[in-house]
Amino acid sequence: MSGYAPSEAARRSGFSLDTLRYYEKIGLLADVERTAGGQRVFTDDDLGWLVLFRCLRDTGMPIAQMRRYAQLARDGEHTTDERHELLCHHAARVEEQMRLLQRQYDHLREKIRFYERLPGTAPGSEPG
Amino acid sequence: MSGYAPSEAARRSGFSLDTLRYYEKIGLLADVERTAGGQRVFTDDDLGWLVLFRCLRDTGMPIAQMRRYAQLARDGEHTTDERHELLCHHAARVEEQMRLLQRQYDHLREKIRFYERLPGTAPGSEPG
DNA sequence: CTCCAACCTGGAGCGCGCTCCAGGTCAAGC
DNA sequence: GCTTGACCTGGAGCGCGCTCCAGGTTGGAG
Repeated sequence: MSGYAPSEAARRSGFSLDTLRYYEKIGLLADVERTAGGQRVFTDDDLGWLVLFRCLRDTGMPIAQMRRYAQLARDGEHTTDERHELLCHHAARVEEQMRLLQRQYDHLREKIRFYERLPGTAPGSEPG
Repeated sequence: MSGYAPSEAARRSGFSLDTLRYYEKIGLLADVERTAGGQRVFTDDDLGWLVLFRCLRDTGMPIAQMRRYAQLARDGEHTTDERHELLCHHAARVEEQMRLLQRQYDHLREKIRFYERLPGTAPGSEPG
């Protein structure tokens, strides 16, 4: 069940080995288990965190904020309000990000339509 | 009509003065006009390009690719096919980006709902 | 027991996209 | 004519998020 070698954790999470070590080094992942010889052993729990980190990273949360979130979670249950708030603020930023992306995507599509209406080559309109 | 001082161009485009200079230095903006004394004068045309650059930048196109596009446009009308293709490929990447963002946003929302269903504090499920 | 691939550490390096700086020039208003 | 703020240049520096490296250790297969 639990207990994955580094390479396996990398494969399952989609993060590189170096990134997993980096995340531990900066305190995103804490208390990763080790074998007697010092090699990492990742648990299902660690993988769960990695799934969350991927979600937050893909939505553009800076690492410093992920660190903060992870630290709050480690601090215990009395931080749930703050964690909730942190995620809500982030969600709002993501919504804004999505709106902007959609808007600019529409511009892009319009630009593309310009090329598709071309044959006959209209004048002017430099950023062709 | 045309003919904007650098600060005005910055204001209108939303790019910083340093960024405008940087864009010219790396060949995104080419042939920016100058006064006799060497100070830049931006045209409506330049501003048009800047709008496009903002669109491409906001949708995540790397600068190298914007450079390529701008160079093609300067090369003349026989490059319209290639420009069209470049934008289409980019649009496809943006669509993928939007799908990913939506998916991860949904995850995030689910996580937030977890906090909102909390009071009573369920056990387990570490990445709280 | 030996081998070798996978792993370890600390720290340097990188790619991107700016951003800042020093030291000097330009030009509009008084 | 003088002042002063906006502008110029080349080049260094930065913040982010990794990524790579050297040199050494571990541990499962044969």
